[in-house]
Amino acid sequence: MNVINLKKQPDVEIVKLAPQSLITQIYNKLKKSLINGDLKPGEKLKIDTLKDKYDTGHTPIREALTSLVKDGLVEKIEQKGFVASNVSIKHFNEVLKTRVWIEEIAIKKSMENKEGLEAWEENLILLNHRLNKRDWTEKYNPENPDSWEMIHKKFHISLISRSGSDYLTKFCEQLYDQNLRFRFLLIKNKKNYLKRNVNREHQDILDAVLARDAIGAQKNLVKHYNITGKHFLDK
Amino acid sequence: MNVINLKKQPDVEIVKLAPQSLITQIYNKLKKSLINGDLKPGEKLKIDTLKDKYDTGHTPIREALTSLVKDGLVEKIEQKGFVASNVSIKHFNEVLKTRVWIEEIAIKKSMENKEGLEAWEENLILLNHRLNKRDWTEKYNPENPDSWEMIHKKFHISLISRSGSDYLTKFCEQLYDQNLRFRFLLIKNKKNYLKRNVNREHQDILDAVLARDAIGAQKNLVKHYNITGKHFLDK
DNA sequence: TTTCGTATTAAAAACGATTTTTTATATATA
DNA sequence: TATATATAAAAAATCGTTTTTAATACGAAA
Repeated sequence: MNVINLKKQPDVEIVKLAPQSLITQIYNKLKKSLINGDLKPGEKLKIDTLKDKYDTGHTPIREALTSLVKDGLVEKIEQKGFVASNVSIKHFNEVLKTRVWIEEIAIKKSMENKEGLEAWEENLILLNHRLNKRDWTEKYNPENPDSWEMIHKKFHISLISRSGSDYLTKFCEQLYDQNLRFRFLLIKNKKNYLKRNVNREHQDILDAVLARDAIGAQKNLVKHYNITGKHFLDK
Repeated sequence: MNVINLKKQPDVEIVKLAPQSLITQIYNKLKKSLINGDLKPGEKLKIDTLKDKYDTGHTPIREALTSLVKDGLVEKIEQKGFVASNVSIKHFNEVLKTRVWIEEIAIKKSMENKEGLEAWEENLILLNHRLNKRDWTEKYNPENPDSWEMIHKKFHISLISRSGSDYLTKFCEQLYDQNLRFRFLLIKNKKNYLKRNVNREHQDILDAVLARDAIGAQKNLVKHYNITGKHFLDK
């Protein structure tokens, strides 16, 4: 009997949203601005300026910047302050090859992991479906978990998240964000880029996953990443 | 003619040592204490207590802790403060397998990278020689770059640092430190552990590297890591 | 004209006392 | 027993100030 359980359900589901510290809020805002280019690569990030801009004290600013340094989005120069990390094709290529090396392993291990395999597959089907339904050219807005970019991230992180190593997953997430930034800042020929058939690419990865074909999944995932890479070459 | 250059050389080489901010100093001190166990896993890291202990304000303490969170040595619980990360065999195994996956690639790529290959090999020979000459049971002291533990770290990081991805190298470094902490905190039967022939293990890795045998180098590196792993099993 | 030292300025780094907010606890009430 | 409520403790953050460091400008000497 689940009468008791039903009784306990409140009329409106009260989601106790985790209280976010100012630090976290500002971390997220700065991260967004760094990724979408509102804060330009190489730009000086003065504590005082940011303090005024976000209307806080120096504590949250300094701490958010410190976190972002470890994410590789900000550089700290001892006694000289913080600067938005520079971007270059060279850096992009480094991220690209690192992702290929690591995610090849991670997707393989994720598929070999039998625990909750079916639920994982089903979730990937759902995420892919949602991606197909959305416009992938929409504006980047990390606050909206239902946006294309956020579902895209979920899809890719989910693909590699069952390796059995949370360290690896976190590292992939960092590289994902780096790559996203490069995508926004370095791709000049947007028109050409948008001709790309991303839905097909995702479908190919998913199909191989569902066929339990690890080699195929690796191949299609790498192909997906390399297609992005090609768009960094042309002006 | 290099007379001019010679003239410019001062009698005593003045090494302009990078002025370290208090943040960096305290970061290093806290890191050391977390790795060697002076700060126990699970221990509450109160800002006020640490402030008094290190005789500073809250700024350097909070920032150092924020960095250590990203290193995985400290956990931050929103609105509840900082705690020294917990350790467990499970965590160790996660780090172990992650290192194996990643360093297998990294050492292979390092060996394939022809640029400065010979200088790299020579440096590894030197580092290995120094390791042989030192007592590997000596106390952990990261302030001394000439100590066994520090040379050991240099040897291992050097082995994998030529992959062409600084992101990868940094990740390996983080995992190295995690592993070091586990080694200090989780290995109970030290007597048994010390019977291990580390010098032989390093020599085997080095020999394969010098023979330009990538497969052998991978095999011996993994073997080295797995031997450490075995010592986490017995009480 | 170049080089070097010095003064000035600006910003980073850090302090410390204080306020606000949140969590943990202890106590009392239904 | 469960649920409020009051209290205490600590985290989070503010803000004005001080110390330290780096960047710049300027002028004197080689």
